[in-house]
Order: sequence, then structure tokens, then C-alpha cells
Amino acid sequence: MSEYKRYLVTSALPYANGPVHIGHLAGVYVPADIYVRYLRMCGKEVFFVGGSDEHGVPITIKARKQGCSPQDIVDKYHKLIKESFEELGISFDIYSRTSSKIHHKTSSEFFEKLYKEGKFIEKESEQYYDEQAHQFLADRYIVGTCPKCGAEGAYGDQCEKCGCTLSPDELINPHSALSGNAPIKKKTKHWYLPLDQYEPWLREWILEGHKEWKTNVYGQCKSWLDGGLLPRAVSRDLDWGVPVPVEGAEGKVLYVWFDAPIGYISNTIEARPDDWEKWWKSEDTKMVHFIGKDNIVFHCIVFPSMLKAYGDGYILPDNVPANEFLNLEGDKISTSRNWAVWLHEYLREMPGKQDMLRYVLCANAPETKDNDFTWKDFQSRCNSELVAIYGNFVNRAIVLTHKYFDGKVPADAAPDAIDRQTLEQVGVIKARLSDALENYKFREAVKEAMNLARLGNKYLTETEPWKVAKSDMDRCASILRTSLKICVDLAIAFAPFTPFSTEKLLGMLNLPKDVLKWDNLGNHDILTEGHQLEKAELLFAKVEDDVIQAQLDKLAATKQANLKEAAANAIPAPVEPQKSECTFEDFEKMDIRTATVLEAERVPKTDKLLKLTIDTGIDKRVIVSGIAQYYTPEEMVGKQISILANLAPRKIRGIESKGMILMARQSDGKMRFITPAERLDNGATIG
RNA sequence: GGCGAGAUAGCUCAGCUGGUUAGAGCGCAUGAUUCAUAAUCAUGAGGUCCCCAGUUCAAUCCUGGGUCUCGCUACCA
Repeated sequence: MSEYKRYLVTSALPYANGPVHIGHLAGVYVPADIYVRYLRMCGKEVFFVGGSDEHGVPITIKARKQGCSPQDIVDKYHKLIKESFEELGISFDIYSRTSSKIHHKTSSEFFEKLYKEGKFIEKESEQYYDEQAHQFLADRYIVGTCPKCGAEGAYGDQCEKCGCTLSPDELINPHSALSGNAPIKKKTKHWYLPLDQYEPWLREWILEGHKEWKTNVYGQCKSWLDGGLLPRAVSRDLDWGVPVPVEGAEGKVLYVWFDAPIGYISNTIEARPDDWEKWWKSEDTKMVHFIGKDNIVFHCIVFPSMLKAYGDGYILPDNVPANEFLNLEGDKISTSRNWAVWLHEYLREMPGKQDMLRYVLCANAPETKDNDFTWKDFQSRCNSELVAIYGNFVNRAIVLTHKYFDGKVPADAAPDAIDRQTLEQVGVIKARLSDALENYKFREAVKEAMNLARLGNKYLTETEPWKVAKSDMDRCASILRTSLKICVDLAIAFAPFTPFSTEKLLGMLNLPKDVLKWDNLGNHDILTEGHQLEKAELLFAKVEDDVIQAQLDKLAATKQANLKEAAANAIPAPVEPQKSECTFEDFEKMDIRTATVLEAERVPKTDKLLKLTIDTGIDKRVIVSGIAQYYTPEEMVGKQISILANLAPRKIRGIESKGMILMARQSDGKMRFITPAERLDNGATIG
């Protein structure tokens, strides 16, 4: 790590439409903070960037729902997030926001330079448009009934009730979230970053140059690159965000995934207006992105391509140690289901326990696979590790020193081999600890720190100073001196993980903060003879059962509430409202007939499509239908069904589909085809 | 459907470029100890390394197939 002069560490910008929860912390902020605290203790020049991501469609929707402006929403959550990070001791050098003036200027200029240099391609496409609101509609702005679970208010990209991904065309009764009208399709122009042009370079840079990246990160990148990259839109039709700085682009803003990573740059500029460039444009700066696994493609493919396109000396990340996800009590953490431990609530309900959360989230961080957070495990780790091993050892050493030496650091009056051997172990642990931290193995690192406390407990048990004190005060002095040395080591070793406790411990040891240098870990000359210790107090308070029970009850209540809500939504089984009137002529246009399925097969590489060969009475033809989730090919063969015969043909997945199978769809998503009550000739007209 | 990651002790997780007895912490059992927040220390019990087939002298690890979980992504007139 010596080749780099300074470290630029970024942590994913939390989205300012809600508070931060333990999943965010375990995946991103706790590891990032441990890393930077360690680097700073090593005397490295470090800049740790954070900030809120405040643009994008979901924020505008939330604002609309609550009847306030998007700015109100982001102001609220930015403040909440920023303050709770601070209280947890996440030591950002800056925590700013993408609605800042500086960010608008920076990202706008970034876009403009790429635009002027012809790095984008312009494309027209058809998007949904609300004629009344005079606005294009993002997928999120199209609302309807989920075809799968029947929930009202599903978005055009996703149903939040059942979590399935959707497209606007799938929604039952789609309507604009703005006016409530059915949207129409309209042409619009957007700018695309041609990622395909960067593919060979990305391939070389990641697949050849960064084989050391975590397997999940490397694998995900390889998957994208092997699949072939496509140009990616970097603008959107929206009125909230950074306006596209191009003439004729009124009503268009930068796509949130284009502007958010530039936020790392903007925030650096905000904090270091004079020397920000040395952080972003020097080869001797090491940049590390801490993110969750859902962000890999943006930080490994898109953002590097943007920086590469911009040129001008911008450096690329040296590593992107993305974590997997944290579950809560066996279930996926979910904002919409309120299934989470929210940081601001934790801080309020468990005051003074910041380090416990930091410790547990680090010790059980989802570094290689999704992990589970349970309150019982939280309690167990706090009580049997932090309290019983670390806290207890410190307490033993300091209490004994007060008891036998009035709290003054005794002389090393009668040293023994075991003292030396024990202290030598500190060096071994330190080496392993440093190595783990430098390789982003924080879970292993915190375990090594705890081993230091185990070492201390074992030493005390073996040397038994409380017995020795009865016969040999000199020897007792040496034992306690050695124990106190280990206490100093513990304060240093745990500083990146549990900074609040380290501060408390330093207070007990009556030492200034500047001993917190990594070099001092294993430097056993810090405590001098006669140095007066402060009174011992408990480093960690035990986590009692009732506190844990309260949290479990809270989650149980959430689960109950969710069930109730689901039941409430399910019972009314809303029926589609009647469509607007149509004329007999309209109806006459439709050629609806009976037909029989001759052959049926799955369309390869799709989930929902069946390719059906049918006998319409008129001819034999192929219809592709999205019913594979409701019928198997075997079930379809031989069945008589109803079809719309004169629907304009359309190619689906390369197969020409001539007509449509008529399906009855219930509001809970259940679908069945329509069969005449008794078998008729094929081609019988329906009407 | 495609791709990526994962499945190892009662629980939470490490590990293995293939090589006698597969690891840690917690929990459990037994013993020691009483300076300490009933904390600590020692010892021990606990495993079909998801399933099936193959390669190999040898497979938890490699190959193929399957099951389950998570993520990315496609399609669905």
C-alpha cells in the first residue's frame, strides 16, 4: 500500500427518500468508516466522501404523495441521514448532497464537455406521455393494478407489494400518476453514453487488470462484459434534477445514475476547492468505492466509462469492495414493508450503544454472501464478546491496578518470560489485523482485535496477580504493567471499529488522543511508571433481555401490520371499472373466433411466452402469448380457445405472432382462456 | 430464460490452486478459578462440506446435470 500517496474513499450515496437502515450500514458505511479510520491512524492522507443522492423519480413521487416539493423531501431525509451518520461516528470528511449548487455546476459541466466532444449519441424513442400534464412519464409515474398480485398502485417498473418487476405495458388499467389519465406514446430525444465503445477497454482494465477484486464483483462485471454492453441513456424527461445543459433540452434532466457518482467529485470540490484535483487526477491517489452489490455495474462499468470519456487525468477506482445484502430476522430488508432496523430509531431507542451496532454489523458483515441479522445474535455478540471479553479484561486490569497500586502504573519490577511471550503475540495479531484491513476483510479484522482481548484474559488467568499479590508485590507489579500495556493496545486496535469505546478507554487510562496511531499498536513504552489512571468504569453495558424483547416485539408488530394490510388489500378484489363507451362499428372491427391449439411450446429463453400453432378454421397460424406462467404447453394442446384473429401481426422474440389469445384476467392476476361451453367448429365467429 | 454469487457444526460464518484427524465464534457438556459486568481459563461432544453422475491413486474443492436462496437482466398484442 506504500505506492499510493493518498486515499480517496467513497461510500455509496444513500437515496434521500428514506432513512438509513442496518443493511446500508453493514454493506457500506461501517466497513468504509473502519477502513478510513485505519488509514488515518496509519498517518495516510485520506479523504472520505459521502453525501445524499437527491434526484430521481421516486423522490418526486413521494413529494407528490405528501403534497410537498421534492426539495422538502430531500431536505428532511438529508438532515436525518446526515445527523444519524454523525451520531454513529461515520467520519466523513464531507457529507454533502446532489441538490447543492456545486454539484449542479459540476455535473452540468461534466455533461457539457462530453456533449461538445461528441461522446454521446442522440436517439429518439417513444415514451409514455401525459397529455394533460404535458409531461413524459417515467415508468414510476405510470400506476395501475399489478397483474401478478392484484395490488393497486403498482408502478410501471415494479410492484412494491409483491416485489415483481414490471413494464408499463403489463399494468392493468395503467394511468398517469399526475393526471390519472391513460398515457399516450410520444417521441422524445435523449442522449446515450455508448458503453459498447468502451467495452474492449473495460475488458482489459477489469478482467485483465483487476483479478484481485472480490469474486462477486469480478463475476458481475464479467457477466456484463460478456453479455455485450449497450448505449445507456444519460438523460430523462423529468423536472427534478440537473437540467441537461443543451439547447432544446427543456424539461430534461441528467439521469440520476449519471449525476449521482459525479456527486463524489462535487462533494470533494465543495470541501477542497483548492486542491480537489490532486484527489481525482493524480496517479498516486488510490480510489476505493464502498458500495452494495446492487451498485456494482454503475461503479465498475458506467462511472469508469464516464471518467474515461471525460479524460483530463481522472483516475479510476483501484478497488470496489462491494458487499452482499443483510437480511433481518430471516427476511429481506424492505423499506416499503417497513422491515428494517432504522439507524435513527436505533440511536434513539438504544442510546450510547453506537459501538455495539458498529461491532455487530462488522463482525457479521455480508462480505461473501447475504447474511442474517437477528436481535438474539446482536445480544449474544454484545454480551459474550464486547462485554465479557473486551470490557471485562479492561475492567480486570484497571480495577486490580487500583486495588494494589492506587491506580498508578507500577514498575516492571520482576519481569518473566510469559510477559515477553504474551506481548510478542501482540505483534502477530497486529500483522494479521493490518493485513485483513488492507484487504477489506473487516470481519476477520475485528475478530483479530477481539483476539487481543482474549490474549489478555488468558494472560491474567495464567499469571493470577490476585494470588501473587499476597506474596510477591514486585511480580504482581510486572503482571499488571503488562496487562495495562495490552489495554493500550486494545484501545488502538479497536479504534477503527469502536471509536467511542476507545475514547472511553483512553479516558480511563488517562492518555491523550494522539496515542491513537497504528505505529503505537505494540509500542509498549507509552505507559510510564507512576502514570496515574482514572477510575475504572464499565466499557460496555450489558444488553438486557427486555431491550431485545422490545425490538422483537416491534418487528412482530410490523409483521402483523403488514399481514393486516395485505388482507385488507386482498379482500375487496377490485373489479376493473368499465371502459369508455364504444360503438357497434368499433366492435365490428374485431374478428373474434373459436380456434383449437394444435401445438404448443415454450419460446426459448423466455419466462412467460408460449408459441402456439392453432387452427382458426381459416388457416393454421402461429400466435405467441404471454401465458406460460398459467398454462404448460401440454395443457394447451387440443384445447379450444377464443382468439382475436385480425389483430395486426407483430414480431415477438423473432417469431411472427398473428392474432391474440383471449384471456380472462381476474384482479388477483389469475388468468384463464375462454372456451365455448361445448365444442364448436373452429372459426365460429364470436359476437 | 440468460448471467453472476452462494449452499460447510444446533446458530452465525471462515476455509480448500484436489492430499492423513474440515476450522472459528457463539451455544452446549465437564473441570479449574474468584481480580472482574455469574464475567474468565482449559478440555470435550457435535459435520453425508445441498443432491446425483463423472475425471482422478485421491473430490468439500475440478467437470457435467439437478435443487434451493440472493442479485443483475430479457421477454410478456
